[in-house]
Amino acid sequence: MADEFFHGYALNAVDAKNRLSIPAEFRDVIMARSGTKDLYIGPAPGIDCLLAYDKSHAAKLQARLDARDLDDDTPEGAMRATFVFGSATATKIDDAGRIAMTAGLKDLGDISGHVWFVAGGHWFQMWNPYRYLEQAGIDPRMFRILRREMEAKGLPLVEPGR
Amino acid sequence: MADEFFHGYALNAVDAKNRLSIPAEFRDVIMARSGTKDLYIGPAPGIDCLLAYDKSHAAKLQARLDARDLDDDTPEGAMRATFVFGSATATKIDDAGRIAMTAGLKDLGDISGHVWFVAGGHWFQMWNPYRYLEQAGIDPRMFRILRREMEAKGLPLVEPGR
DNA sequence: CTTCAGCCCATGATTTTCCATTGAGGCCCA
DNA sequence: TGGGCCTCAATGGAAAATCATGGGCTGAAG
Repeated sequence: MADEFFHGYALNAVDAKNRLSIPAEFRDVIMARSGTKDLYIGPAPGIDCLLAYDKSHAAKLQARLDARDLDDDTPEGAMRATFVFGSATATKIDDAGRIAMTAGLKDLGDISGHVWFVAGGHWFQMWNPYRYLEQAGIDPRMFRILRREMEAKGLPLVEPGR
Repeated sequence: MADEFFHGYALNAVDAKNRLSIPAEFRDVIMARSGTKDLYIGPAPGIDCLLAYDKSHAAKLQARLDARDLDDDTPEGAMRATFVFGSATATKIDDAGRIAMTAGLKDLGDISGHVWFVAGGHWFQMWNPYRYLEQAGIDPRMFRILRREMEAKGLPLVEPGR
């Protein structure tokens, strides 16, 4: 049976046409959780990476906003709604298991070349691998895993041109 | 991607005949939510932009006002009703996906040239991009994205003649 | 007349779709 | 236990579809 939570990690490449394969394991979870191939991607509040979630999680976010009802009417409520929905991009996973990385998404996640996927249960993160390696407070074992993946794909361990 | 929530953003141009393309993604959501091509556009309470919503959300706004009128028929309530409905314009998306930006709408939203669309779940905002850049409290990452979009369309980053 | 909204068609650029290739890993069987 | 299939995920490339936008034509309204 398909899993209800995102688990694990992966390192995939963005191609010349800005397409990116979502890890097969994650795709299965997305289908199991939401019944759709829709994937929403936005900034992760306070963290230097992208946050990705399926439709069921998106609905939960909207429900949370709706619970405060009339809040839409106030500038603060509207601001909160546009932060959640305006900065997130709706994407659809195609038949080959890929999404289109728009210029805005690449910019938002400081992404170019490769994406490091890290699961977080109800959602997962998408990192520029070099940003991830600079991050403090992550279990060193994860760094080691990522480094091994990078080597396997021929990625330099030190970011070029920085 | 027939989604029930508005997601994302876009920067489109108003042409010489005052026509404006509604982003295709938003058009799909409008159809999915309301089954019509009707779009209602009015002032956003307390924010320097236009608020746009489909028929299903318009009905919800009306219901909300109705509920208020029953127990609270204050001058402020009436003011609010005329503000929300009196100054809102009903538009219809044409076969090319465009609406007509009347002089009244352009005036209300301080719009000329280009429109910055920002989604908010049940509705979306339409901004003069320069007004958006002046706005406080917005995630700086959104500013960066807008600036990139403006550059991509050859818009000067500083408003001409101001 | 002349201005403007509503249509229809044109077009260049981008995006999506479809099909092909590659390569890693699992599995079976000798 | 090792070698040869088989499957499937990730990736590459070309073709087809879509999008935003421009322009012309035609009535209706002023």
